Amino acid sequence: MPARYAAAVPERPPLRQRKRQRAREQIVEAAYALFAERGFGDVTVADIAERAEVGRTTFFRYFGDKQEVAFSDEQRIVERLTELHRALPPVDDLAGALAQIREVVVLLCGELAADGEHYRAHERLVRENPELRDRAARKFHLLCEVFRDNMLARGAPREVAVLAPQLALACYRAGQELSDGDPAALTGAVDSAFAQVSESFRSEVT
Amino acid sequence: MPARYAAAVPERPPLRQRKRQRAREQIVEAAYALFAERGFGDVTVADIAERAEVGRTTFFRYFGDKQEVAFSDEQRIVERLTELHRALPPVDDLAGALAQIREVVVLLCGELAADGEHYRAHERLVRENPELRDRAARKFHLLCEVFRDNMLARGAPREVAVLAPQLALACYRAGQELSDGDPAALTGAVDSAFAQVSESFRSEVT
DNA sequence: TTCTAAGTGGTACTGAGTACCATACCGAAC
DNA sequence: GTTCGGTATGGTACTCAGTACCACTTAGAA
Repeated sequence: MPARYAAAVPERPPLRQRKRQRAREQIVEAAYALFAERGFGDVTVADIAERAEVGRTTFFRYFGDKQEVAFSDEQRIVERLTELHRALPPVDDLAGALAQIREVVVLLCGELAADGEHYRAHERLVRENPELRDRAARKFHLLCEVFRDNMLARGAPREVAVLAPQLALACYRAGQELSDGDPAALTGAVDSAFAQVSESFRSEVT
Repeated sequence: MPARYAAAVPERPPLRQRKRQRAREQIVEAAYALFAERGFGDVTVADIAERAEVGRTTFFRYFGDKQEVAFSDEQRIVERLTELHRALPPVDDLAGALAQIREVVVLLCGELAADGEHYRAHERLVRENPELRDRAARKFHLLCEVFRDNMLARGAPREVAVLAPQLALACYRAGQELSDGDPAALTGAVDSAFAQVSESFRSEVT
């Protein structure tokens, strides 16, 4: 293929970038393998670097710390959720806002369950390591802030923009716990948690 | 006072225990002072130990890690909440369960606000340090588990026992965020978050 | 007074995370 | 193809959190 056509082929990022991508994957793979073998606590960053065939220094260029490697595709997920949420029309009442986030979250649960093996490994890792549970919580709260800011930008009242994402998180966590780490059961459990919230209070007669 | 009356005076714990209590307080005080001066990240455990006039080793005998010292009275709070919650009659519907936790949490918010200065310092510390935010999240989730187990032990259905505490946590966090670290506003904000949840869905006409 | 268990502080270690440096290599421009 | 600039790499050396182990002190009971 003549060189002047090269620019017309978008499906070939420069070598630099491909190498970076490759190194990243190697590190993640190495880390997950070692974590599965020995548990998070008994694996050192040096171990991971060695198996991934990179220097210890390089590990920290790709991941801010040891925990971060266990959340390798969290950023992708956040971006996906943000995008989905932004696509929906603005609302300014609590029930409506929650219904919207419900849609988005349930959709994503399905996607997560698609890569069931990875989901299972990740969940197990997080469930068994307090430090990773903490970090997972941070990720979730970051996500809440994204939803909140998105809603605020669309003129939702502050109380709603703050509360709705937190409630959604509660439903997700409950669903996650109730599904016991089974990716196939996740979507259903989460959706039913959302349903419970809406229905419980609607039918309440005081 | 003759020795044989000593046992009849309950208001005097043995010296050992008093010393322990004292050392603990010294460490907490030293830590909070240093954190306020230089920020959590720029204070080493050695610094804290030195100012508290104990050995570095001793610090770790009182607190499992550096973060823990920032949550010095968390255990007391958990015990208090547990006790309050246990005193209430069993319920097995979501709305009822949430109303119960609401009572308990709102009550405690009042108590927290009472020691306003400490609350402010603690909140600020946590808000400004991601590592402490993570740890705070862990504490909250531990608390959720306490509520959950308490409800399960009283025969509540699992979905309710799991979901209700998570929703309550959502309300608390929302209230906390909306009150902007002001202890005086905390109780009101949290209570109104709970109210929103109940009312939003009750009045919903689909 | 004596004995035991609890508490203390010191030393020495591992491992996470950072700063810095010299080297290697991609990619573009000549 | 050669050269050149910026980027990625891996190594060394450091700080600090956290742990294990030690000898020493001291509260409190016998």
